Amino acid sequence: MPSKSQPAQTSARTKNRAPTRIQQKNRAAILGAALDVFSAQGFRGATIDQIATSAGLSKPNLLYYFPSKEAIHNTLLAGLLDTWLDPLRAMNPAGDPLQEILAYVHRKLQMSRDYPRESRLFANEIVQGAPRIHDALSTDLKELVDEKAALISSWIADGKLAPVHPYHLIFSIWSLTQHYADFDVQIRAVMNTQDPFDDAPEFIDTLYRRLLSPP
Amino acid sequence: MPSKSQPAQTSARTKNRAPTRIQQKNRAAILGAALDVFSAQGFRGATIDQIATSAGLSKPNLLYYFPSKEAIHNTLLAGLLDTWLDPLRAMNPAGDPLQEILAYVHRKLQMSRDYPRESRLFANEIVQGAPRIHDALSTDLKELVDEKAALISSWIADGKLAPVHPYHLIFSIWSLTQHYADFDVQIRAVMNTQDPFDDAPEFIDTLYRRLLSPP
DNA sequence: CTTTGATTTGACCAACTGGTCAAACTCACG
DNA sequence: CGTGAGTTTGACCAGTTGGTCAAATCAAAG
Repeated sequence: MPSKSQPAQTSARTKNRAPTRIQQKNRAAILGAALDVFSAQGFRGATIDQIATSAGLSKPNLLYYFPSKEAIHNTLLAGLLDTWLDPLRAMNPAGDPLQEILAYVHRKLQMSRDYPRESRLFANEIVQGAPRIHDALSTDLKELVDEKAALISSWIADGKLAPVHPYHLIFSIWSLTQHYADFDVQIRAVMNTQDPFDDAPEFIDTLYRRLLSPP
Repeated sequence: MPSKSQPAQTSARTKNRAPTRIQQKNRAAILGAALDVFSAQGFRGATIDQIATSAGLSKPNLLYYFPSKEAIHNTLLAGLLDTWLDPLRAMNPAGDPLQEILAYVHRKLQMSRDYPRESRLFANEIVQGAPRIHDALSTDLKELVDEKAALISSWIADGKLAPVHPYHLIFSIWSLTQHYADFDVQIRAVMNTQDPFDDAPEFIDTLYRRLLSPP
C-alpha cells in the first residue's frame, strides 16, 4: 500500500477548504493583536505569548493558526506595503497638478491619523534596516515612485508647478505625514494641550501650496 | 569589630578615583558598539553578547564596566538628547529670522548625515513610545521648544517671516531632516544611483525659503 | 446520537539571555 | 620583584522564549 489516508492535520488552513467561521475570527484576532504588539515593541521585542494573550488565545492555539512568529509578521507586512502605497497610486495624471499633490498629501495624512499602528510597524521595520521587506522596496516601491516622479517632472516642465526635485518632494510628503503617527509621543509631550492632528493638515497644506504654486 | 577593610571591588568606577587608561578605552569601545547594536536592533533586540563581541570583550567583562544592559542604553540616551537639541538652542534671537531658521535646518540635516546611528537610536526609542525618556521630553524638550516657538511667533508678528504655526514648523524640520537618517534604507532603495544626501540640502533649503519668505 | 475533522490545551523542550561569582591574571609602582 | 588594586574569564544559574506534541474537547453533518 503506497499511502494511508490524510495524516491528522496539525494546523489550520487545510489544502483548499474554505476557512471556517472560527478560523476567520481567530486569524483576524491574531493579526489585530499582533499589529498592536509588533508596532509597539518591534519584531524582537514582541513575544508570541503577548500576542496570544492579547488575542484571547493560548500560545499553542495561536501557533495552530500561524506556523511561527515570523509568519505573522510577514502576513502583516505583506498587506501593509500595498495599502500604504494606495494614496500615491491614486495620483491622477489627468488632474490639476497642484490639487493632485495636495490631495495626495491629505490622503497620506489621513492614513497616519487612521492607522498609526500600521505606520509604526512600518517605521520599526525601516529604521532597523528593512530586513524583511527590502526587496519589495527596491522593486514595487521604486517602480511606483519612478513613475510618479516622472509625472511630477512633466508637470514642472509644463510650468504647472514650481520647480522642485520630484523624489525629494515625495520623500518630504512621506516624512511629514508619517511623523505625526511615528513620533506621536514626542509631539504630544511638547504640545500637551491640544491634539496635534488638529492643526497639522492646515500647516502641511500651506507648506505645499507655498512650495509648489507656479510663479 | 564593625567592619573589615574595603571589600574586593567587583566593578569598575571605584569611588572617586580617576579612570584608568584601560577604563577609558573599554568604556568608549562599549558605548560605540552599543550604539551600533541598539540603533540597528532596538533595545530588546540587542543582546549583551552582541555588544560585548562587537566591542572586543567577553560578556562578563562588559558587565564589569556597566552594571546592566539598561545602564548602557541609559548612558547613550542621556548624552544624546542634549546633543540633539544643540542645533535648536543655537537659534539666535538677534539674528535675521529667515537666516536663523535656514541655519538651524542645515545644522540639523548635517547631524543626520554625521550621526545617523544616534538618530536611529532616538527614533527607535520614540516610535516604541519613549518609555525611557518620556520625562525628559515633557520637561527639557518642551521647555526649549516653547521658548523657540515664542521667538518664531514674535518674528512672524514683526512681519519678518510669513505666518506659519511655529510648533508645526519645528516638527516639520525634525521630520524632514531626521527622515534622511532614519529611513535611509528606504530612500536608497528608491534612489539607487546617487547619495540621497547630495540633493537633500538644496531641496530643503528651497522648501523653507518658499514657506517662510515674508511677503 | 455518532462520527469525523477542527480546535484547544497542558506539559514539555532546547536555545537564548541577562546577570553572578570566585578564581585567575595583569599591570603599575614602590 | 613583590604586592595590591585593577582587569578578565570560565562556569554557572534562573527566567524567558519560540516552538512541539499527544491527548482532550468541540462542532456540525449525517
